[in-house]
Amino acid sequence: MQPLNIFWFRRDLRLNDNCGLYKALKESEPVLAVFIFDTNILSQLEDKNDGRVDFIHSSVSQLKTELEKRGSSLLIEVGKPQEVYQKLFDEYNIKAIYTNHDYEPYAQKRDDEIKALAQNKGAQFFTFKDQVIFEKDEVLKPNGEPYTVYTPYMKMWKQKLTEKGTKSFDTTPLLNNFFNAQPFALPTIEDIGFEKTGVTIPPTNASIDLLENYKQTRDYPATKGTSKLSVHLRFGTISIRQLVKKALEASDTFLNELIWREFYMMILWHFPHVIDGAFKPQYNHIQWRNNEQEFKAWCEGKTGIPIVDAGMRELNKTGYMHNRVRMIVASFLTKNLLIDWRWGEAYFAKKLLDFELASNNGGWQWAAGTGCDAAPYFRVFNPTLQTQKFDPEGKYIKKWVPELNSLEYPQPIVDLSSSRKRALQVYKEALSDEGVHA
DNA sequence: TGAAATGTTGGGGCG
DNA sequence: ACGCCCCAACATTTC
Repeated sequence: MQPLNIFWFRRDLRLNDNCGLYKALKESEPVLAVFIFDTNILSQLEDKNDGRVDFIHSSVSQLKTELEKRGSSLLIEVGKPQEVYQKLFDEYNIKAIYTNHDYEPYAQKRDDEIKALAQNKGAQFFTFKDQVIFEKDEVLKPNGEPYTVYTPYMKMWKQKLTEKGTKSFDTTPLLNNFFNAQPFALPTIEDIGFEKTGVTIPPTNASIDLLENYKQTRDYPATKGTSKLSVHLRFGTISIRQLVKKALEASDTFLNELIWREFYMMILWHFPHVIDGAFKPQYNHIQWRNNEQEFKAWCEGKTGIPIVDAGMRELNKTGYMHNRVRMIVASFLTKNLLIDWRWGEAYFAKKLLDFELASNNGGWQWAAGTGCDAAPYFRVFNPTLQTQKFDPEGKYIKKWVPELNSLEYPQPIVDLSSSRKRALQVYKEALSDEGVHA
């Protein structure tokens, strides 16, 4: 049987500028490209109408077409990676598996298992840095400890990038050393237990052009000011190196957003307790009210606070929410409603197309004031003032809450002023008595 | 990447 | 002309 190497696509659904793929193609063995719909992950998704699965499915289908133009194909499997590889080792003469680093706890465990399996079969398992510029241990304080404050991290990150230069970001031509194969079957989205959602994905080129004015326009949810590139970054349909090159030319503010992403990935790695608790443990004593009905109203965009409802409806309808509005709805949930930030985090995890564990967790802890380098707890957003500042003509609100001026629109579920005072009180108590009443 | 409460200043109305 | 008061505008402090 002809020896070959596998390249395993996961969060890097592109041929161009894909580090692990390029490494694999340089070897003498031909490369068989593989994608697995991982049922360990898919079975966790309650809603079978999930835009992310749809997005992955169409990206994978596109990859397959591109590979078929090159006389190869993409082998698409559905199942648990462990079992899939067990089968592939029986079917093919696999010398090595190439893939890109994946950092989240589940991914680490999965890759450890596959590596062990490969070694068991006398094959090798190689992984490469691809989805970030600097990994968890590449930007550290001079004493070798991880940063816990963004600004000094960001400065060091930029310094490291200057030292490194961006020459290494230039892409080389894709070698055509793919395994010669007839087209493999493409499972339909129904085959993997999901539905078509009609998800719309913003084109990357138009988004990149917006970066010129990013700083001026990004805070105004009614204008096309944000990049909407997050979903492409999430699934690797765009390369971080290309994006950083663009950011260096076009917008330092946007570059800072990319650095926030790596900051939170670094935090998650070094401080895994943030996954289910506050970064600062004293904030684990907050007496959340956790009113189920108020939570439901928040989820559905029926709080009676127009900017909050607009944001939640945008999320529910499109799988996306403008970043300024994410901060507003998060402040409202955690402070005005005193609902546990983890509830909001979990809801975003279900709904956001661009959901990324580290950034979502970091963002929620920032808003709740529980995180590293978070907003201080007494910083409570006033939705009315935020609307005056960032949606003064009410365009964004009208788009998502058309019944605003009719009788159908509900009264606010809380009074903004008194709920703000209540939040200050509850947070203060949690921090002063360390939760002795808990 | 906040907002409210409190403090300070200075112009103008007015006796 | 002068002092007093009011209050808007701005600054600082507090949460």
